[in-house]
Amino acid sequence: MRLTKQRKIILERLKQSRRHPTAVQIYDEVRSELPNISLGTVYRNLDILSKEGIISKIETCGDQKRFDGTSDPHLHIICSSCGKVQDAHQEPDIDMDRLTRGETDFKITGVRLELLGICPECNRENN
Amino acid sequence: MRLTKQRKIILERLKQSRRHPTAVQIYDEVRSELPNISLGTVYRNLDILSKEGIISKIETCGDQKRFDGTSDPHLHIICSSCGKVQDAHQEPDIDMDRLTRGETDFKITGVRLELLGICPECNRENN
DNA sequence: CTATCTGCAAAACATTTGCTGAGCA
DNA sequence: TGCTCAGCAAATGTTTTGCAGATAG
Repeated sequence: MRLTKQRKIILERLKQSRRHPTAVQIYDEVRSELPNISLGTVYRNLDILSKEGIISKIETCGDQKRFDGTSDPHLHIICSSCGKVQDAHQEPDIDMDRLTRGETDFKITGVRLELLGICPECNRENN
Repeated sequence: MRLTKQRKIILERLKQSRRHPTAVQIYDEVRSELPNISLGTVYRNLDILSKEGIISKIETCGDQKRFDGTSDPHLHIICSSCGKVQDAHQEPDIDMDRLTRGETDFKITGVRLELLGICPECNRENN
């Protein structure tokens, strides 16, 4: 994998970000430094970087995928109203043994767990 | 809410199905009975029925949304390889109290939990 | 040098929407 | 009969892809 200018800047920006941005948000960010970068390049690089395990695609159920500058798994909280994603403070603690007991046909490889909620901003707006 | 022919058949088919179909799969199913139904109608009805709480949109992270003929929450297993969705045997058992401790800014409303795995068919193919 | 990568544009795909005419209640 | 709904097609939004030229190693 080559370290191109584009790839380097995408990675830098994503690592700096705490907001778990979408591809388009990253694209907008990066364009301030590389005005001619194309959205296709951003998508391609996010895909490669996550396949390499350097970043991760967040398994969120919204319409747009979101990305995380780290690849270590941790719990996310998602705002049901605006889609914002935030890291949670607690570690999940799941009894996988109990949960997978009885699932004899599937080969279980993991769980997907995330908290749902309303973020402070949306909470304020709706009141 | 009116009970049109289209809505009735979509609901019937979905209730009979155990495969948690996508909108297009439902569309294909229903067309055997109503050849002129449009995909837009299927989407509109699935949306209305799930807003009414009669069915549910499954919160899966694939590209296509999937639907469930029941609205009571239960655990799903998802095949990471082909996207198939199946009901799990066990009930999740999460210590929400512990998990939400420290999340003071978000108003937590729920969790999203699903098992990931490889289904028997994909398991066979990849070996 | 050359295999990988970029920018661009078009394609692909899921989903939504505007409109007009049809049909449930 | 009136209001909701269906069918159709076009629009939307996200992501992928083909291609020809650029560039990292």
